[in-house]
Amino acid sequence: MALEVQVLKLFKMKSGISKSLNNSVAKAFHLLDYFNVAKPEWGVRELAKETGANKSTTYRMLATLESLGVLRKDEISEKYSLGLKLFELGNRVSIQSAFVSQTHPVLKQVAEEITETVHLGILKDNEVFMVDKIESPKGLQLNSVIGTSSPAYCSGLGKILLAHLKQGDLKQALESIDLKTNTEFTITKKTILKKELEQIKIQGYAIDRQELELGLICVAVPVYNQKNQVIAALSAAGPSIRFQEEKVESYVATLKKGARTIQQKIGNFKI
Amino acid sequence: MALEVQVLKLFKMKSGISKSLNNSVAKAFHLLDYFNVAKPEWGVRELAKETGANKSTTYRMLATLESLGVLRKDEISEKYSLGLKLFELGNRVSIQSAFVSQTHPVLKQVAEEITETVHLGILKDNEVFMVDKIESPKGLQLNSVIGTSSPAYCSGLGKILLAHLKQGDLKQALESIDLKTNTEFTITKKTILKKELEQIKIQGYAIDRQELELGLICVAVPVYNQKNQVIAALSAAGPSIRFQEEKVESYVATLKKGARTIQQKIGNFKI
DNA sequence: AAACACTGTTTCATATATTGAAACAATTAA
DNA sequence: TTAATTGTTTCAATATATGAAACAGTGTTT
Repeated sequence: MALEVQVLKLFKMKSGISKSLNNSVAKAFHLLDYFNVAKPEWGVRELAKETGANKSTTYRMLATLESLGVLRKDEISEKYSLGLKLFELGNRVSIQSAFVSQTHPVLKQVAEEITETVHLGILKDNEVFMVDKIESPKGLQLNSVIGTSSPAYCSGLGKILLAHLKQGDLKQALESIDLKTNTEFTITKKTILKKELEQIKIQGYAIDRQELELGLICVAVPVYNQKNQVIAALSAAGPSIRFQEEKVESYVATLKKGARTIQQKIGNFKI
Repeated sequence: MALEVQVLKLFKMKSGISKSLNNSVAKAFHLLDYFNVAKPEWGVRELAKETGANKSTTYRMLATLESLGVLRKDEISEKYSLGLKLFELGNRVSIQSAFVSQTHPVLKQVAEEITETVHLGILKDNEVFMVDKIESPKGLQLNSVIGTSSPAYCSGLGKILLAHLKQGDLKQALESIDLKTNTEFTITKKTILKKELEQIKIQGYAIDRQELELGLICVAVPVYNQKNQVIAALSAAGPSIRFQEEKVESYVATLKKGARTIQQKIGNFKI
């Protein structure tokens, strides 16, 4: 029995995978992971060296993937890169459902710990698009609806997402935003909003204190992918009556833990 | 030797594949092809029945792909669908990362100006491969799907791309094409198609007048890179009821403006 | 011109992984 | 209860993947 095989079996045992998984398929996708932005092209021998696999094996795997259109081979350099088949398959993925299926259990966990309503949102056309929601177990329900958008400047989710935009994108977003007054606490001046966003980016979380709706407070943190790009935001929201200033720290900690769990699950996913 | 294996070997021989390809990997990607827009979710037994494979084999393949994140399993229905891993890999393909991410905003701009559905396509194996699409804001949706291929001889995109092939490549392409009748307007004679392609190359744009589908008209222009190689085509498509002959000029102008913007953005990129 | 260093590719005995019928487990419907 | 679904596991039979070595190119250096 080759060493590699022993290691694989050991890995399977340790990770609790008792199922008999298809080795070749796992190897194929493991190989595809080496084709990234940093190094999108590989030759047979260099890839074999990098992965530690035999060059015959690597050659046949690459040839197989090429014949399927999963990889393509540059005719001149004879190097391989990711092919149109993956583009095709990638376009078929329903990201909404694929993403939520990963994040939903995390939201549930966070909601149980915080015992308030938890939201997951992304920025879409400079508004907050609600991707998923777990209702507070305490009963008091919010009127937020999955699949709808709402203004970004007056919610915790929105502010943390705006705060992490690239400078140019933020400038563009601020220009297109109309700061309507929702409550006496709503931020209605762009200079003030700008300063608050800077502060939010530094402190790593955002609080909405009744800026959208009287009596509603929410705390939000960013969700990163494994490239450390902010791709979503996670928040806990509840009635201001229940809200205690000294709890903010613990809310943020729980939310950040959830955000990290999501980060581990989703890889390099980007909306 | 099982029958299935004999058939596979026969297939390999007939298609001129002498190389020893990895069976399991080929089967895995063959399986993934069953997850399409028409049927995005599959259970173990129904997929086994559809593919003609054994249900144990199918089960293990699906479980393997799920453990890799290539598929995801709905917890309630226990059915499988395409997962985030494929989305991630699809986004790493150079056509996505180096091309579509650049061209998408241009398509959006063109679609807003023309207020019809806009497509971006390339030539792949003598067919039109749909790279990107912006739906018409007018609502009437076309059944085109990103990541799929369709015949080149009966679409605006295809005709403009064929027209700009090198003579030798065009000759080869025309030989391999089968001019099937889709509508009463479809070009079915190669001599006529040849003449039309010459005309199209001279005038700089192509029109498909209900050649693929009754009631569907589209106008297409070539997209050049900075080496002045035609690398893609840009089109506007809509119902023939809305189509006015005198608008062609303005459509072509807007499309060409978009094509030039893309040219500036992408440098010497080649598909 | 010969030797070298670097590619990708093929061979073949052998070790390994995949296969499928059957049995099992767990739900749901009649 | 019976019947008809579903997903899952088992194990011997068998097809398949493996890797060292040889081969076949290409371009570079001696």
